[in-house]
Amino acid sequence: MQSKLGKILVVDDEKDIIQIVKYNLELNGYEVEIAENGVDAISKAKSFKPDLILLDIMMPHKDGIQTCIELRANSEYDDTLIIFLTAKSDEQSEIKGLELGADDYISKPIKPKLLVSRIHSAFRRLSKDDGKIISFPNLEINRERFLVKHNGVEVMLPRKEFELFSLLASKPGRVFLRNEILEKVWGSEVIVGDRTIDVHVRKIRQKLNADFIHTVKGVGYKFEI
Amino acid sequence: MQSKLGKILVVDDEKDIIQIVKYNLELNGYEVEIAENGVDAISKAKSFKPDLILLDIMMPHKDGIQTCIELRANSEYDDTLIIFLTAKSDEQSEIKGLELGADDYISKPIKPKLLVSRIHSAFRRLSKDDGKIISFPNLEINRERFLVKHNGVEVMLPRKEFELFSLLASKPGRVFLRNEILEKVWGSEVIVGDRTIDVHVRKIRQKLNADFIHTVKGVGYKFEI
DNA sequence: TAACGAGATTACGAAATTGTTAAGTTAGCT
DNA sequence: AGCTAACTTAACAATTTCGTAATCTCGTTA
Repeated sequence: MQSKLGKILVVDDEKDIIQIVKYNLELNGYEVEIAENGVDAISKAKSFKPDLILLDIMMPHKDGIQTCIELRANSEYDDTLIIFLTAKSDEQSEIKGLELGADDYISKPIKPKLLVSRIHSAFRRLSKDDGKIISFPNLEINRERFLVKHNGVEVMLPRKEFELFSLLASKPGRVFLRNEILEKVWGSEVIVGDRTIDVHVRKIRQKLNADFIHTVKGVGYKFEI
Repeated sequence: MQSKLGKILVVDDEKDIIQIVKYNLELNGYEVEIAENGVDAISKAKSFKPDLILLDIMMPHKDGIQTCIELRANSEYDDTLIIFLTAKSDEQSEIKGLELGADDYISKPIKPKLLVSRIHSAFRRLSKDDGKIISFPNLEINRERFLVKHNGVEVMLPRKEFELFSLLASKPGRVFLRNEILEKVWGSEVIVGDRTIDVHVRKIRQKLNADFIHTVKGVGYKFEI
């Protein structure tokens, strides 16, 4: 028997769905744990430490959105993938879900092959992510060289700016809360004022003279090309 | 029994082939581990730390090409040889494979003697290649003689300076953190003051009178021509 | 429309980091 | 012991980066 490819926590209130999903994932070499609602999910996540959480949106006892918010607020799950699983083909919630830090979105009814392939590729993305280089069509962020190359021009950013920028760029489209940014770039002990992040963001925008960083009022910032 | 010549990870989805290859390699003094697909290969590579990976191209669960790409993306395997093993006599894939960082290419059906001799010579190349000389257009660093030749002029650097310089030059462009430098040049036990590295850097810059070493404030130093 | 909330800008001083020089230290040689 | 080269350290200068306060801007709300 091959070693497990990864641990997945499946959260859904419908037992039929759980069974189908669990069966297919296990068949493909994943280790699966289940939870029936958000409250349960959070507690199982704590003990099971999954690499990926498949999260239904509509559930009693804390819905998927809320659960996602709470998970993402805890830096312990920074490296945990979250994929929403939902019957709503509602685009609103898709956007909302992804902005909240989910990594993908799969609609019901579930097609096993599709499910497995999406999960495979999510894992692939994750494992690639320790990569030293984040690249986009006209932008490349090289963590090894501490260099940003924009339209062929190399730009040197000072440490904080670089860290902030590469944090945001590490998950394009995902909104980072101001707290989260402070936590990751400045660390939990350091306390800096309210405007500090803004000022750094401004300097980055200025130096790259482009708007890769988008403001989400009242929430935080996100990177998007 | 002689000591092992080297560790080889054999990756193929056909068990017959694995058996033939494994048998022949072990007969010739190599230590062999096996994997049946790309995913498995990557995980085995991590734990087994092979010197050479024999990689089949066509496999389920991540093909050889993809596996090679992922391995080569990780600098941990910079010194690992990769040899493709495939039934395709297709030249396209040969070129593609070699471009991706593979070191050789062996076609099926496998002839044991040929296989072993190709592997022997791959190892021979590797052992030669732990190169004592790092060279650039107008700069040559000879690790064997502790000599740096810049624009034809030989410069003798004292030990620490030489080690520091050749460490940085071993990965041009890559930023070495101050910690990293201390760890590798001075060792983990020795504790030296804050300015020690700077002073050495200064002396190197002075003696070569050129700016191969660039400062990345708040981070470290990097070598760049 | 005035008041308000959130972010954007700016400029500036404090803090952190590196550069430079010169003066110790140490180890090996003669 | 005396000498020398290699290393370290100390002290201070030079730079760069960072954080903050003060002031704007803009959209929203009462």
